Amino acid sequence: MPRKPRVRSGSGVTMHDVAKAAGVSAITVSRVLNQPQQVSEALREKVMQAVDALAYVPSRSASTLASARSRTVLVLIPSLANTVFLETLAGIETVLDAAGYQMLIGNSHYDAGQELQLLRAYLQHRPDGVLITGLSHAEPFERILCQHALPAVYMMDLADDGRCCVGFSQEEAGAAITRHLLSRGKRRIGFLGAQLDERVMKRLEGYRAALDAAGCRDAGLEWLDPQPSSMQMGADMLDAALAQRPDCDALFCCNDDLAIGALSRSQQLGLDVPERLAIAGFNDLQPSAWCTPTLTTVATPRRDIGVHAAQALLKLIDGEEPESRRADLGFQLMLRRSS
Amino acid sequence: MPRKPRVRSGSGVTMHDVAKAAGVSAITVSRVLNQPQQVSEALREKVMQAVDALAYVPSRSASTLASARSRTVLVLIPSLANTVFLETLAGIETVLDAAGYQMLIGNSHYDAGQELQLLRAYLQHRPDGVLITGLSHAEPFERILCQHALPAVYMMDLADDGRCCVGFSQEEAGAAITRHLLSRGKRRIGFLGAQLDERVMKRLEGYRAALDAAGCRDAGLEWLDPQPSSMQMGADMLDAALAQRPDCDALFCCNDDLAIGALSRSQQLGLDVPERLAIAGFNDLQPSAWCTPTLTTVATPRRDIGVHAAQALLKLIDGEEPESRRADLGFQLMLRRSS
DNA sequence: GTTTTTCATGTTAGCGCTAACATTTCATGT
DNA sequence: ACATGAAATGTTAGCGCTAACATGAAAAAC
Repeated sequence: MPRKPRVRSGSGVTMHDVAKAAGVSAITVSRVLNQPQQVSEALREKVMQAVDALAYVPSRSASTLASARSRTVLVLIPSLANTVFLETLAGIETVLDAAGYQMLIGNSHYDAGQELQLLRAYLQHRPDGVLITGLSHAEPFERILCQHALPAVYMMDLADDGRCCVGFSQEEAGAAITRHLLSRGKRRIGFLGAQLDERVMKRLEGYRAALDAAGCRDAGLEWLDPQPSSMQMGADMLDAALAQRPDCDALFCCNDDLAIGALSRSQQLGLDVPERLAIAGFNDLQPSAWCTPTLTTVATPRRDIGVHAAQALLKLIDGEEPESRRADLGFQLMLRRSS
Repeated sequence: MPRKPRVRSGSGVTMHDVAKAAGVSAITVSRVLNQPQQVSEALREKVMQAVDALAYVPSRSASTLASARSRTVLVLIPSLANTVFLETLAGIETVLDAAGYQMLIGNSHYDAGQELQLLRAYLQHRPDGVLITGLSHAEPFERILCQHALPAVYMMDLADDGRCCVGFSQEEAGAAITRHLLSRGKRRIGFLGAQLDERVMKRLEGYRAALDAAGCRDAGLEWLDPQPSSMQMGADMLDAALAQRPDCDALFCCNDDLAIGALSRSQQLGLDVPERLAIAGFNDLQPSAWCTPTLTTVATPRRDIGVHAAQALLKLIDGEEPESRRADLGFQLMLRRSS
């Protein structure tokens, strides 16, 4: 008794069906689809006709299994709710798309443990490379990358240990915007921080360094909350800050959400911005140019970071060296009414 | 001469290696990982130890190929830059994650042709099902789904043709917010529309229906632009609208970006909102509760749509019937200062 | 005209896993 | 004691594709 045939995936048309229809061998079909220049014009055409006629869709799983290349890249980001990472994704997408790669998006929710689990889970897909947000990760993270010989590019910040990275100095950016507030004559400059991820902490370091240099650092002017940031939280933090330190004359908020919340609240309170209180944000999101008063902030090249990081990763995957293993894309102060 | 061995993917540890280390057959390892209740406690433990010791990561490709199930779902959305779809994704993610499914995200950039290409490209991964934004698609789209016997759930809107869908009536929502403006005594209510996707056009239909019912529809009060919407565009469209029709006394903007831009511009112009001009948006994004004056808008249950749609899809994949093939999750008017 | 090289195509085997069937083990009923 | 069936484990084959090698035909070199 013959055994029951297995179910087939997809519409059931395989490369062999195409080959039979075109009167060639399977490998020829494979070559027409993957290295067309290796096949003569005549056969190429015949095969393509058969592909169209049968509506053949090749199976990525079979291809990955046979070739040990998945043409897939894993992208690890901390949040899908933050425009910053979405614009980075958009940049990555354009490059990968053009190269025939697909991206797997792993959202770690700002949690190093979850990030590690994501990496493990997505390794099942045998990605050819990984794009990673941030430099510091849970313990066995780097070791796993190493074991699997996975090319990796780190995004958003700059590493000093030889890891391939594309970004800008979060610390320098934090220092720069703080110096701007100093240049406006402010001396009791506060810091509002939420989420408290790696990048926020570095901006905080930059803020501290700038104030130390100016001799007016005051630890009592830092307000930090590990919760995710939101406009509501910015408003609440402003209330708390003014209650504790009514002498505060400027605020550097670790991102624009917080800053817009604080700005909005100070408008409600009738505070004179920027005279009584200057406010600066970080990232230059769309609403920052539109709120009243318009928000001073730091524009970050997140889309370009995505593009450059993806390009560098593709080079690494192909065994080449990227143009630079440490690409500093800089940042730009956007000086507006709120300061 | 023996032929050169092939390269291996990943770290090179296979299920057979684990099986040998644990002193069992490969299929037992497979069962420990996939149907653990079928294996005795003792063996299960021995196998798990071997898995950990060797840091074994199963290959999804091999599994997909052998079982004709990819445990993967394709999600088609029109944009990654729009919070609305991201929150939908977040809802989908929670459900799929819990069920051990992974999602492939396809971004069509609001282009039906690109959407079709995405579907074709992602079919290579043999997804077990598809979550689709919107009801109308390029020609062979539905046929392809059919050919591949792909379970599909449509999101954001309600179909009348038996397709499984989760959403709310865009048309009814557009009508409801328009009736609200009418109830505020407005009679020359304009419509600002951008992007002009399917959902915007249905909101427009609802707006027209409500005005027809009240006997004050005026085709000269509709301003439509196929470009992607932005705050800038909202501001520009407000200028154009007031220049053409200074008698306009209310505006329904097809989304909050446009509305905030228009609101901001009318503040700059010193217009009295809502007395001289009432403004309403759509979606209830975060800034809408924070701009001045706060924005009247329609809150949409996008996260829940994601959750429900994913749940329904999982049922369809398992060959069961979802609770409802047409889940109406409703919407909510958020009445604020701008009206 | 013969050898060498190049190019186009084919044959074979195997990537790592799981469905289907086969076998063994052991508890249960009679 | 033995049949009966359920539970646990194993054997075999094959999912659909491509790397490696093999072959044949045409072009280039001598």
